[in-house]
Amino acid sequence: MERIEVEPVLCTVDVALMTLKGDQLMVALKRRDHEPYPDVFALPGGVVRPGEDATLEETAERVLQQKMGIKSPYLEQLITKGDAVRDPRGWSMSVSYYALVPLDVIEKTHFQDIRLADVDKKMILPFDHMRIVQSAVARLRNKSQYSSLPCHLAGETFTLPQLQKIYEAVMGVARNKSHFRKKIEEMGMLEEVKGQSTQGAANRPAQIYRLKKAYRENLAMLERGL
Amino acid sequence: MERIEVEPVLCTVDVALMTLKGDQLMVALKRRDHEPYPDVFALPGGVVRPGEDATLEETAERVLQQKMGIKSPYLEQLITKGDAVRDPRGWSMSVSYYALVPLDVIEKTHFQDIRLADVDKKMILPFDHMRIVQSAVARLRNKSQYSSLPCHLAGETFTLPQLQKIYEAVMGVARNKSHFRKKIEEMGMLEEVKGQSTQGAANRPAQIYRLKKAYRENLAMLERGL
DNA sequence: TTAATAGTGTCTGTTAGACAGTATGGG
DNA sequence: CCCATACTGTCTAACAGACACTATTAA
Repeated sequence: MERIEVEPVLCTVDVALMTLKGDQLMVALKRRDHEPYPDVFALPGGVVRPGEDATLEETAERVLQQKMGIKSPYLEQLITKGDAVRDPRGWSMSVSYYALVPLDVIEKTHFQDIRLADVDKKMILPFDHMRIVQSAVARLRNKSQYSSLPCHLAGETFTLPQLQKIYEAVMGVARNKSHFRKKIEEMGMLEEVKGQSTQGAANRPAQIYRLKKAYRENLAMLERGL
Repeated sequence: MERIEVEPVLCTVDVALMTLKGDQLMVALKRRDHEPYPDVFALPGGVVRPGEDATLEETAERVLQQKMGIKSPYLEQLITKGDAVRDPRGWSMSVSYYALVPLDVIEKTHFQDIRLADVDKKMILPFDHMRIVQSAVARLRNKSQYSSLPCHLAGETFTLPQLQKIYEAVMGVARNKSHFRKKIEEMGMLEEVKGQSTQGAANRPAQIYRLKKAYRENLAMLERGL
């Protein structure tokens, strides 16, 4: 450990991990295991470790992994806040990220003290985590209008009706079916999973799709929105 | 000065100050006056001073003021990068901002060693400043499609033909005149400066407008783009 | 066959944009 | 008068979205 002579700035990373439960957007919270705010549910966060993390993104990935045992294919930086009051320990900077995963990724983890909170219901969170959640939701809803972002809330394969329900749940408004399909086609991010179809239901089976490889970690964009 | 025992992270802020010179988008560079890269032209930047800056935004404002003598009404955070290699002094974080001002604000400053560089021409910049410039230009061009952002490149008052030329210069494509005016009207961010008009030219004078107070530091948005 | 949902097509109102026409200044 | 540029209106093509029609499965 090196000693440096600077005014101290605490550098932390916080992650808003979101998922869809039914048609409700949820954010994953973790019970804190140390000061400040021990035992309080909060966004998973941690201090940047220069010796361990090659980049800030790696800090965010390590936080998700160590606090929740989750690896998210999609992780995007939100905003950085820094001031003297947001952390009781003193002047601090928080670089916030958001991530999207299908519900089962969160349900499968064996990590304890994790819970999901409805982003549209009131909750009390420590630090400025409430503002981060609101930013994450706003960013997600906005980008959903013109990108493939909500696909990361679906599983590896899905049908177009399922995908439309996901878009509608995220944005909170119904979309026109044929128009929605034209727009998805226009983005060109999906490939058919040939031969397969949903089965067992008393109706016509749906074609199954998955994201093309090029769009697993990048977004497809529309010139004009949905 | 307090001594702390943490692995050191150097926290810095860099600002991409942009303006229009004719129809060319320029970024303001300042000759560095200390290590590393002394005498090299770079984005104005500085280290966060917890004792002096109440927030990160204040650091950005202080940097613009102290390096260039400029105060910008519009200042927006771009992105934060942190890794072990971008600064030769070690693991560092750079929070980047971009700002927009009319050309005369930069020309009026008496600060030395400032120059404007065409953002579309090749330039060599230290650290990862080239990436920051590219992000700033991309963000500006993108937001120009659906917001009042380019208004901050105009002076306090301007005519609609002038404003259209600014939008076209920023985005690099011509816009339809009557449609452009409908969209500007739709944003509702302008108010007429009554009685005044451009004069002296051998043609019909144009109505002069200015930004409504509510939009001097905030953006007006369009549901659909221009 | 019916019920249920998938997928496609048709039609209509709205919007983007080309272009022309009118307005208003100076010379 | 003419010229130049500001401003407005008209027309067309493209698009968003409502709605209905066809397709395909299980029972």
